Amino acid sequence: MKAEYTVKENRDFRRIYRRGKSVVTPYLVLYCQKNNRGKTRLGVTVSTKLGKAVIRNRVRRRLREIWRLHRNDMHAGWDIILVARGRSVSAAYQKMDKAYCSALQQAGLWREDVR
RNA sequence: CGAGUAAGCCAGACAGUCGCGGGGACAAGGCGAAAGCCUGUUCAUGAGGAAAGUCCGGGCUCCACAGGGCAAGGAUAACGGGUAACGCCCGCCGAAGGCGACUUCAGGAAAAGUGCAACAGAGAUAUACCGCCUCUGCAGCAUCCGCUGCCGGGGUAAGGGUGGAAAGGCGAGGUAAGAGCUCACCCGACGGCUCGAGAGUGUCCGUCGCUGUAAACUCUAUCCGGAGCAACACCGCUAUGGGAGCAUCAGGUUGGCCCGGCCGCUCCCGGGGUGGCUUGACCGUACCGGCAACGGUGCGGCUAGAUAGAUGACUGUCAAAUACAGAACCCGGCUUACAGACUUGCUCGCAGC
RNA sequence: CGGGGUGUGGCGAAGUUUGGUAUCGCGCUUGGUUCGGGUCCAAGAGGCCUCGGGUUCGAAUCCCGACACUCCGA
Repeated sequence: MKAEYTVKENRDFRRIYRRGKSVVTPYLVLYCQKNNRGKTRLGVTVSTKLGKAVIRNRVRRRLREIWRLHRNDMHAGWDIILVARGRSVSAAYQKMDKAYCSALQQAGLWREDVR
């Protein structure tokens, strides 16, 4: 994953948690804040409470795949943080996909003009 | 055919579309003094048998030494071999379990010493409660021998019951009653002899008859300096960073103490890149040596290297795709988790020839 | 990567050093006191001491392995 599309530093995470908007769904929590770079960046949080390394890796890869496929459907220039919740371990991919799309719409990042 | 036992092996495959990591090749553009960086196309490649737990052993790196002494601590434990090394592996011995194939074992020393053994029991490393035998005295009966009871002294370890354990077992002789006190057989320990490379072994000989516990302290033998890739080295940079505290008769210097040598020390805040980083006690295969673990020689091969951390999504076929589970400096083991599929050797039982 | 700690009735703790009887407080149940409740008094129940092996005559305690929770350092 290219470094310019990722949120890396812990202080960035803490800033977005504190200042950004949040949307809660049964499978994930979405935090977002506008940055001044003109590019969309992603950060993923998967807690050790959800499982061991293999389970956490699978959840993270699915969340990143969902983000990648919908990157052109949203407004650019925002930092997105996705936090996985307990149900996302056993959830089907399509349900998580719908949850992410509805969360984008609630946050006001969905670009209606594309569709 | 059924039941069991031991060992080995695999860990979804194939096709298509989109996407990711590092690597090779290609051609063009942009930035730059240059090295090089960014963008594009294409090619092959990309987690495990345990990658896990971090329980042992090593490589590698730095620190302390390249001085000495003492003390303490930790680990291992039959024997022979393998290995870079090991607490691992192989073989073998002994003990325990199983009809058997086979499995399990921290398996040195209790006669160097200290400790502990509750309850029960008379008594727990030594004993005399009941009992058995005997002697003195007294009393009763008898008044010849003696018998019975009581107090006290002595002998005894056969019988009783307790216990995990009671001083080898059983039979005969022996005796006042008894006792390995003596004898035959059996058991165990030690020494000699036989066989074996050794631990050990035995229809052999001799001596002896000793509670258990060392995963209690301990003794004996062998081994161990410390820390870990966030180690460490280099480049750049704030330019030898800033602040606070303690001390200069002290303190520190890798962990305990003493002597010797050397040196001020501790804490907080701030910080990017490259190397280390994958060719190695490596993998495959053939032959040779060895019961085996393993070793030797020849030929062929290169098989992740990330740095907030690369494998995901969808469709189809195979009866089904579902176990445990994600490299993080690298190897050798151990331990633990685990759906299902396959192969081979051996044992026992039943049936048939 | 390295180093510790804890696990005992429903809850919180002692006992582990030096092996032998599992104890204390709160809570629970029953009875008494009261017109009734609380307080108080008396009696009682509730435990394979996280799990699996081993040593021992005997293990919460000693040894080995696992699991869960938790803390510290780089």
